[in-house]
Amino acid sequence: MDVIDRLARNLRRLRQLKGWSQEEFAFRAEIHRTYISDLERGARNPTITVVSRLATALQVPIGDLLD
Amino acid sequence: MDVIDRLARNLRRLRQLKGWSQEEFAFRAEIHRTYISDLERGARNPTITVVSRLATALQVPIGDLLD
DNA sequence: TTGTGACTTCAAGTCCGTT
DNA sequence: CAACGGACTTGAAGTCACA
Repeated sequence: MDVIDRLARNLRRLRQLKGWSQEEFAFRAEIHRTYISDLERGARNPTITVVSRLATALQVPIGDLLD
Repeated sequence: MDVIDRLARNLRRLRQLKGWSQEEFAFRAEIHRTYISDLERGARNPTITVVSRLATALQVPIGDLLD
């Protein structure tokens, strides 16, 4: 499993753990809702600045999303 | 300090720890020589697939480069 | 509430070189 | 050996309408 799929699974898992919809997550991370959808399906290859915003919104270290 | 600067410092530190030139690092990570130079100077915002290749070459978890 | 195709803008990433 | 510039191609960022 590559890093894009690991990110996808971690995002969905951690978001649901918070009880957030994709829309609420998107708002908190300041990222478009449909982009979150793409990321959770492993359909994008984001830059580290995007991943950093996601990690901040989820309140986890970046490594928790990618390792 | 943002994630790009943290990556820059970690890359240079870990590469030098291995005793590699930028060119040798580039070869091992299958990334262009000039791009490594850019990354170590914090001048680029790489995708996670690139960071993954860098981490693999350095034999460290991705989190060690970004957290 | 989420998935998806389509789209534009701009940066990621490569390759040539010189300092 | 590393910094840096210019020119280039590819692909990410960001958004929308609609299923």
